[in-house]
Amino acid sequence: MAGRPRKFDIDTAYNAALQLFWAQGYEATSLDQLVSTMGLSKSSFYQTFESKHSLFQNCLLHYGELLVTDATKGLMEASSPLEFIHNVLIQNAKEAQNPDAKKGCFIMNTVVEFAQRDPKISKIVTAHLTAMKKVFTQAISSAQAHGDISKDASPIELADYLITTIIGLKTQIKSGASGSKIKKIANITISSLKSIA
Amino acid sequence: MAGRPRKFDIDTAYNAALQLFWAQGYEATSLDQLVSTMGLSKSSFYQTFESKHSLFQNCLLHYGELLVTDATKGLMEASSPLEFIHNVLIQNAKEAQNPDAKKGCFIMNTVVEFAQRDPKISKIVTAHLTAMKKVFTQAISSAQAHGDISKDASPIELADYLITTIIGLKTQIKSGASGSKIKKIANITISSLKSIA
DNA sequence: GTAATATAAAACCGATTGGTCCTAAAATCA
DNA sequence: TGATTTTAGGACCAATCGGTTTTATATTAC
Repeated sequence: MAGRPRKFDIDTAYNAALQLFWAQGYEATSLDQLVSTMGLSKSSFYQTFESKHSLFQNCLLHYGELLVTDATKGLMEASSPLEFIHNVLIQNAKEAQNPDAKKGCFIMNTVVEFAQRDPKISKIVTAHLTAMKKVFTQAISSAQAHGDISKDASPIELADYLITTIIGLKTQIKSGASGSKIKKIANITISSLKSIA
Repeated sequence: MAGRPRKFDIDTAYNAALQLFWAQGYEATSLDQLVSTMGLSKSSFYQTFESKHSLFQNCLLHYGELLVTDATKGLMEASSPLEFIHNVLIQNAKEAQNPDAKKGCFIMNTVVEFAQRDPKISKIVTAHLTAMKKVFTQAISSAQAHGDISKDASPIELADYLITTIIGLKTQIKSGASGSKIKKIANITISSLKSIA
């Protein structure tokens, strides 16, 4: 089990790849660009990460898990379930102001690029969408119990609605929408949840 | 001005290219696939359409113009401005049921693939987004004058909100969401517009 | 019929793609 | 130190990319 230790940090390399794929997509990111940004050689790349496609899958997996973990934690730590939803929406306004963060949602970017073309990727995407919907459904149910949202509306349907607007927001950010514009849309969404029948 | 007449129909070829680009994006659509689907030879392709990139631009341009024209006509012909908004939203539910129509929004697909990488394409995209926003702002203003939406809310902000949810809906459709799910989200969006402060 | 013109098919092009392999250097363990 | 192991660099690969050119055929106007 001896041998020369690797010169690059594997987690750092993973993260660099994720950022690239996230910003540019799969096809538009070349192997040369990957290895140069990740700071390793082509041979080390293939020895460590198997292939471009496999690396992409793992990045997507890791991103999605992080997303769900963060959301779950955010829901637990927020002062109220509605406050959590508010935080998630307003967070987008901050993203819109940071040029490095205007990459949209990696999951949905991947949907646009790969939908119905790559079963493996589709499976990962669907799993993450389902997991995120669970968190938001929980958040809305709690907000209803907390008295912030009408109990007459279906939590599942409201979660779908909420996720839809978040997807729209992320895409708007990627298209260059300003932070103030995103903030206004986010606020409208919040008040719509509060005033729903 | 004599010469052998072309064997393919130029509009049909254009439309076939649009459908391909719309469904698969730019990079994922190869020249071989294009010429085979469009029903012409490579040499005819370059003689008629100049280049892949130029064809893509023209497809995007044509799609965007059609979008704006249809929306403008839809607004004029609807029994009320709110009815028009309702129609646009519900139309998505029908798209979700037709496998050939689950391609998302060509404009926003292009944003995801090309954002900040191709100035020419970005310019086209921005122009179409602006034009569509104009139509929806007009629709909301009219709906306010018509008494269907509160006059307290800004038409421009509501238009941004509405466009955001439509973008989200189209992406959800591309990700495989069912027609009934889309319909429910559309209905929530409508009632949110009606009950906004 | 002939000249002119515009077509379509296919050979061809350099560049780039993702991926493999060979070689040498570097680090560990004994 | 020497044997072993695993790295990194770069030559190398076939396939595909978008695009050009050549050649031959079909059609028109005269």
